[in-house]
Amino acid sequence: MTDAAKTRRRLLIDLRRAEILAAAMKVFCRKGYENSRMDDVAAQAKIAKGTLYLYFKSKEEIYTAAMHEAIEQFETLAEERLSSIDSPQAQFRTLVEVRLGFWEEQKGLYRMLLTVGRTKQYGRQTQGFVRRLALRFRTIMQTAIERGEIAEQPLDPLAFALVDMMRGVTERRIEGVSKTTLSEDAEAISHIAFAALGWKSASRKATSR
Amino acid sequence: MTDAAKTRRRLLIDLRRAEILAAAMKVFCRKGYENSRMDDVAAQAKIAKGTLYLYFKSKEEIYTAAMHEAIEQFETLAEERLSSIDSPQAQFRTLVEVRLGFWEEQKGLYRMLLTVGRTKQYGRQTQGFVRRLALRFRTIMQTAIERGEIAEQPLDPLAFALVDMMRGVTERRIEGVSKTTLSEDAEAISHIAFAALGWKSASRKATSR
Amino acid sequence: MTDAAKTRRRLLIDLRRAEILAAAMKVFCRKGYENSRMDDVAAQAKIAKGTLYLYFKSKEEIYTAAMHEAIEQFETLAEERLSSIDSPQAQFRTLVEVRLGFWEEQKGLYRMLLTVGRTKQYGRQTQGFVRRLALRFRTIMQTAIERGEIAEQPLDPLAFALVDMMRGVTERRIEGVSKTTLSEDAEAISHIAFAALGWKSASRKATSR
Amino acid sequence: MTDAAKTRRRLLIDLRRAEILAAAMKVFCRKGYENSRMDDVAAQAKIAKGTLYLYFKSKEEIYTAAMHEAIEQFETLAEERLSSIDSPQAQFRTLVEVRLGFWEEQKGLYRMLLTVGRTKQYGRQTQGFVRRLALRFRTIMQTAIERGEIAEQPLDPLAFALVDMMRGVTERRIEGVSKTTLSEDAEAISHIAFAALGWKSASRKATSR
DNA sequence: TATGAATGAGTTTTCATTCAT
DNA sequence: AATGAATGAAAACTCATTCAT
Repeated sequence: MTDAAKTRRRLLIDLRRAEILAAAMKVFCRKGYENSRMDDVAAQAKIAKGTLYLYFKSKEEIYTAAMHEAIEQFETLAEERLSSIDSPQAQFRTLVEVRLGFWEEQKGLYRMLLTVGRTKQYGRQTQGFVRRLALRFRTIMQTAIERGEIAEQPLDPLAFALVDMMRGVTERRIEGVSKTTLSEDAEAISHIAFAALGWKSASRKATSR
Repeated sequence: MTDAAKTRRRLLIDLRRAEILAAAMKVFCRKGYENSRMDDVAAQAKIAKGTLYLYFKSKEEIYTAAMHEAIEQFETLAEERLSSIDSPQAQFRTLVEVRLGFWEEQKGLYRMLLTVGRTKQYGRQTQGFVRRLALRFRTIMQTAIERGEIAEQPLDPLAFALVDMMRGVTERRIEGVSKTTLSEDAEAISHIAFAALGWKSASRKATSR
Repeated sequence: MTDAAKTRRRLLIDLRRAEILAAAMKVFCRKGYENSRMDDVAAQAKIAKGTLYLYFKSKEEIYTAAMHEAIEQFETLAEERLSSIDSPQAQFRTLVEVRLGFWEEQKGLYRMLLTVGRTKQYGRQTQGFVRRLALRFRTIMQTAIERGEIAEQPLDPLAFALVDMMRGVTERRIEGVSKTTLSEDAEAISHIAFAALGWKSASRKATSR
Repeated sequence: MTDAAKTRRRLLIDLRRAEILAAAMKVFCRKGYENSRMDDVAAQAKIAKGTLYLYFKSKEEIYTAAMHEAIEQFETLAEERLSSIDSPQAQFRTLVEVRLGFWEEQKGLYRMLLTVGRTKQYGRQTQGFVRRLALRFRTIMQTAIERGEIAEQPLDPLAFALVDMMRGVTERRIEGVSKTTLSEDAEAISHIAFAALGWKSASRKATSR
């Protein structure tokens, strides 16, 4: 086989995998992981059940890959959005919003994550995601310290607390319990964080003048 | 049957139920609800599988009962601890500590809750628990407002944020990720909340002098 | 133990057995054999489940004994009724009526018999019952032949046919399908038999004049 | 998929269903419905247990399908045989023979029918079968009345009695109790019916000369 | 003798995975 | 490569029977 052919094949395989993943996510989101059947996934992907196994070793692998994909999407999106922003505080606010907004759109996926995400086997993946997000917040806050916008202080507890608060908000939004807008939620979380950091809010400054 | 005999029987039944519940919780915690077999539970309780069904109608009922039991225990404990405290701030801190401490001791149970707690069917139970805890915090903060310790302000977002933060901390402690002491974690959470509320911490005042 | 004591005990045991049998029959009739639980039987008999096993070896034995009892009751009743009748034709008619009437009152029992009665294990009992009843009819017809009321002819086919017809009628009555009176049914069956035998019906003779 | 392929698949499915049905009937007949295990059926059909469920939703559905199949077969066969006969009396005799002969070949199936056929759920199916057969006899007799071969008279009791007699004969043949030939049994039943109807038997007329 | 709590073999059904075509 | 029919391990729950008290 020529190199070109190899490449072509590789692309086709990736394409198929992506299609399957998309289908699987739809199904998992609608029914939850445990209640999704491989038949459902195959039907959604419009291929035969057996074909699934040509592209993924197992149901679990599909789940893992789907999560991986989603997380990567999120992280790419976040970096994109942050890259054009200079002010740490704006970055902070943006990251909160991106985080809330992303799962808002992927409600189903998030619900799935809740269902399965905490079994030992899947834990690492989720944990890693949480950790990276917390670190991202820490980096932003660190910058603020370096720029003298806020005082030197322990950042980790708050970084994790942020992730926790966002998760809570997301869940309540998904459950349909929340009556607030997404933006209000983002504001509330940021407000708490800024207060804890002693970070004078630019917007507040703006309005106070 | 005499009344005494009836009472005795009732006690024996309760005892058995408690034993089974304890065994079930051990197993559920070790393996997660979905991955626990009724055989496992029976083996752990050192009784025959069929006996389980003399005391509980189904696997699900065991889970529900276990959760109910744990939540009730927690809420009783919390009220007990709070009842002897007058200062809202101290109550606040205590509630945080009780909450963190309780699940620290019930790690396994909590892990189980994480595994199943978010399926539709079980959602209400957990949701109710979260809501009640948030309300309890709000009540405390409300008192502080009434006493003029803090300014009038929206309390709900923070109340829920608190529950979220505590959940996050608990999970990280359970995962073994956390390197901080429970008291430090409680302090950190309280600190964030107090800052957000503009509530001058009594202990800080003390140290600042 | 004295002989008197032994006798007394024996009587007590028989009494208990009868009580249990009565209870079992009630339950079996209501729910069918397969769907009756030993718990139900015990509850109906107002004794503990374990006690059942002091008087009967198994559920099956209870069933067998119950059937035996019912059959014996029927056969005793039939002989009683026939004994005071001289005319073969009247005996014939009476036997048909007793047969239809008996199961009419024991509908439930009969329904039970239908449910289980034809499994290999229980077959003999039922078969014996059917056979004895057929023979009884044959005996009556034989007498009629001897008395010259009807011609010599093969009797067995009709004897069995009679039992079959009565069974069918009984079943239709039990199913609630039948709209005729029991007496009409008895008459219809007898009519068929008499016609087949060339037996001039006394009642018909009476009416024809 | 092409139409041809669809047809082929449909045929294969029907074939499989028929195979399974045949296997199930063998097993059910040997052991009775309640005492047959799905494992047994699968083993008999030489397929895996799970495969059964690709073709039938449940054990019950297999039973129902088997009965339906058998009844339909019988009714088709009966109509075929009757269609070429003109004389009501010959039709009558033929129907008796077909009925006896059919279950003679399907002994096992019949035994199964006896075992389960009278439970509430299955009752209708069997009842319908009995009723239709009785009606068929009535139709034949009605024709004879119209042709003036027999007098006007109530036909229903005899129609049902016929079905009952045939059932009894069938059962005795199945039990191995009967020592007569099938033809003799058919003759005996017909004789009883003809006598009851006052229907001069053509064959008798022939022999009487 | 009477009890009723305990037992555990037995049953249907599901569904991820395999494999012949 | 694609298919989808076949597989069979696994799991919750039942209930006749036993047995310690």
